[in-house]
Amino acid sequence: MMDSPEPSKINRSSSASALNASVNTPSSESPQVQESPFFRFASNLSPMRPAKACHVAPSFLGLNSPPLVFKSPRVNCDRESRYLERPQGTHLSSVEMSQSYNGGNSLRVAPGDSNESNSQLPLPERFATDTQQDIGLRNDTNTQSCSFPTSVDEYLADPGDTDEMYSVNPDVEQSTYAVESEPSNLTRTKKVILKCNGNDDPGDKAEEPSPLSEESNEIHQERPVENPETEGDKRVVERVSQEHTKLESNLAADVSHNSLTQHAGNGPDHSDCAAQSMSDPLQDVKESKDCHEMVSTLHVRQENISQDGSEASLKYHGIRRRCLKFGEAASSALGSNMSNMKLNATSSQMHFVNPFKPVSSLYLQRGIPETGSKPADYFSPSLKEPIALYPASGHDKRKLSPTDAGNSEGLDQHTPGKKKKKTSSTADGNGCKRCNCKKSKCLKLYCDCFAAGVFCLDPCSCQDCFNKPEYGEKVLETRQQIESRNPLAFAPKIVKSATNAPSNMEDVNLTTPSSARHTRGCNCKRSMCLKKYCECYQSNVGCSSGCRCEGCKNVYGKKEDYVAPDHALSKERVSSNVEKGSDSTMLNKPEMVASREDLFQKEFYDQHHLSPITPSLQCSDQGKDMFPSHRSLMLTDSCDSKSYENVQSPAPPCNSASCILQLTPLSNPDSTSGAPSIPAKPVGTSAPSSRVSHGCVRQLSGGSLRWRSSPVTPRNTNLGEAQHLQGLESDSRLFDIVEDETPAILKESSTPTKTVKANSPIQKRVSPPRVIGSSSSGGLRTGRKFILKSVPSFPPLTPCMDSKGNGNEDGNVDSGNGATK
DNA sequence: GAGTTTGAAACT
DNA sequence: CAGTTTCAAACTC
Repeated sequence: MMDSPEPSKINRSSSASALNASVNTPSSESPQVQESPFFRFASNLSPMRPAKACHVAPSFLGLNSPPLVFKSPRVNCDRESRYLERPQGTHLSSVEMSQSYNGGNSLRVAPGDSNESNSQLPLPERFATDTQQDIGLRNDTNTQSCSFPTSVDEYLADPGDTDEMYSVNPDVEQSTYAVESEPSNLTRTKKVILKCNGNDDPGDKAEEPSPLSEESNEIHQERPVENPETEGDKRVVERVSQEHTKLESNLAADVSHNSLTQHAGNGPDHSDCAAQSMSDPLQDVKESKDCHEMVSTLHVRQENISQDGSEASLKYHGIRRRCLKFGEAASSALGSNMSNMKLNATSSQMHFVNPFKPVSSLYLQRGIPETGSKPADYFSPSLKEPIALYPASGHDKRKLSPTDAGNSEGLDQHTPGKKKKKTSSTADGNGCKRCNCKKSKCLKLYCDCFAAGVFCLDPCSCQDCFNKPEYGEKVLETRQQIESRNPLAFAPKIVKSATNAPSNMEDVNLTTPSSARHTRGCNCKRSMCLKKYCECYQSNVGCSSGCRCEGCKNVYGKKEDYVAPDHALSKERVSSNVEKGSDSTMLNKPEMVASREDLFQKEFYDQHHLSPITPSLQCSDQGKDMFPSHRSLMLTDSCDSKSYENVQSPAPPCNSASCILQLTPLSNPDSTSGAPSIPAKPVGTSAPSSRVSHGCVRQLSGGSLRWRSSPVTPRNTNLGEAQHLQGLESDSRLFDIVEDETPAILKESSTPTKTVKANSPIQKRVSPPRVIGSSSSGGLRTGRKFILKSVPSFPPLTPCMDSKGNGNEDGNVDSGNGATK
């Protein structure tokens, strides 16, 4: 039927019909409405029947878009994003196939549809018919499931939606098929709408099938026209296409038909369908079943529904999706500016990740279902802030390591080794990392998950794992213990240093910022820093003076070649730093007196700090909050404001996350350095000076600055700043973390800085971690001291992806932390 | 996939 | 702080 009709006409009709539908709403179908002059007029305008048009309309996302806004933008967004993300090729083909069946409809579908096709994919899988299409689709299914919901809201809100989506699809199909029964279409759309709106009513579930069946019926009907033989395959295809269309259509339809939704009545739909489709009931039934199954399996919707639409299930799904997305995002992000890009592209994701969300959410993101308070408890609520989406923990080293991140994508490339194998093992395709702990119970830093501040998930192969929500208390306790030993234990290990990039760096196409350095440095004896055994190498950063490696041949920068950034900035400082002995370079030494430059810088940073920010910080309260994710160091400003540095964790993928982190104000570099400095040794752990030093080093990476700035204030330019900025710019890495030279600030602070100082800047201890705000502030305030609070590490938000993060490589910026040892 | 190597983390 | 042990990833075969 559809063949002949010019697409254009159809479109028109569709649009027109849509309008009608919206206007008429439920009643539109009613005879009265039809009779209305307007209706007639509209009908006359296009040869197409309104009903059809309606259906068609959905197919066109663009057209529908407006309505979508009203309806459930989320869905659209998600899907769209999804579409974008996913490989569509196969699907498209399938879709097209289906379309072809449909006739002229195919034309419409095509472009935008690819997306749809993707969404649909799952269904086909479920159907699991043997058709090739199915196969092709399957590949995507995983991704889909993961990608699905972009936002938590969606999950929550739409648990049913997904189903609806499917259910809706029928409408779409109809649209394609639509020619015949208008009413049916409307009803269907109504159903869809209902579902969407309706939340999860169990009843809906029951209903859902019907729509599908109906759709299927319709499809069948049409199919018959073509080839009975191929019908099976076609069905699959159609379903897919339908789903795609449905999704789109749903949105549009929903909007337009919301009124109709009331009608929701299943009966009508079925009746309509029946009427419309002459197809055999049997087929319908089967299809409906299939549809249901598919939905349930893929989307879990059913589960949700079954559970009364419990959010949990949804969330869970959402999580999965997130992981995938993150991975995707990460991958995508890797290259470029991720932050922005991703944000935009994956806005949906961003939603999920909302930095401000409680930690629990973070976990969720990671894929962990919220267990409730535990996770939240575990990670202090304060986290809200920007925890990095990334996995920040420096520990991630391996996982997080850029390479890994890379796994997620391109980054790996950088790593010569490549070895993705592992990465693959460690990270699922999505980029989510997973551990394989056997004896540590995932409560030690050996465990990447734990180190990253995230709970272990299914993908993990760990044994006797206690890093689960159920054991939240234990996890926290353990974390605290570890932090007590080393406040920076969960801090990012890689920090960007503004200055020097190793000469080598250039040679290597590194994604990582040249300036980035491992806060503690490596201790390689045999790997020559050319294998992932080396944390520096793994993070795609050059070795620095802080490293104790032997025979360093790190392609990203040899230890020997390393020039401490600080030095560059101010040598005075360096001298001061020297104190520590550790070569660590300046960074560490908070103590040092700050040179004027430093001071300037400090101010500069301060300004940054001023920027709003940081939500996260607060967390610290106890000092030990665990916020795994990013290990940013918190510094408290005398003033109150806490600033922290962020360290980004490598988590790359989540650029967004990184962004978030940065949002937090940095404490001034100083602070950062301060952090280390802060750490007054007392607390202190003994961190090797050298290591510390690295951390301390400031590095202001431009990147970090940026981040900061972004969130907040623009700021100033001080001389020092300028310098820093330059450095930063050079780096231009999103990830970069700024480091500061704490010293300056600390120094500045007339007061106490010293008190604050820590030995190794990096490391540890902020002395009193604690109270960050308050306490520190008090004493500190006077001077602007920055104390490192505890450096809570933030959980990587992004759970998964991050880890590897590509971004990381770049991203690895950690703020200084480092300090663990 | 099993076994080895490696270096960080943890422990003494 | 140094040395040793433990651990899990990285790597090799």
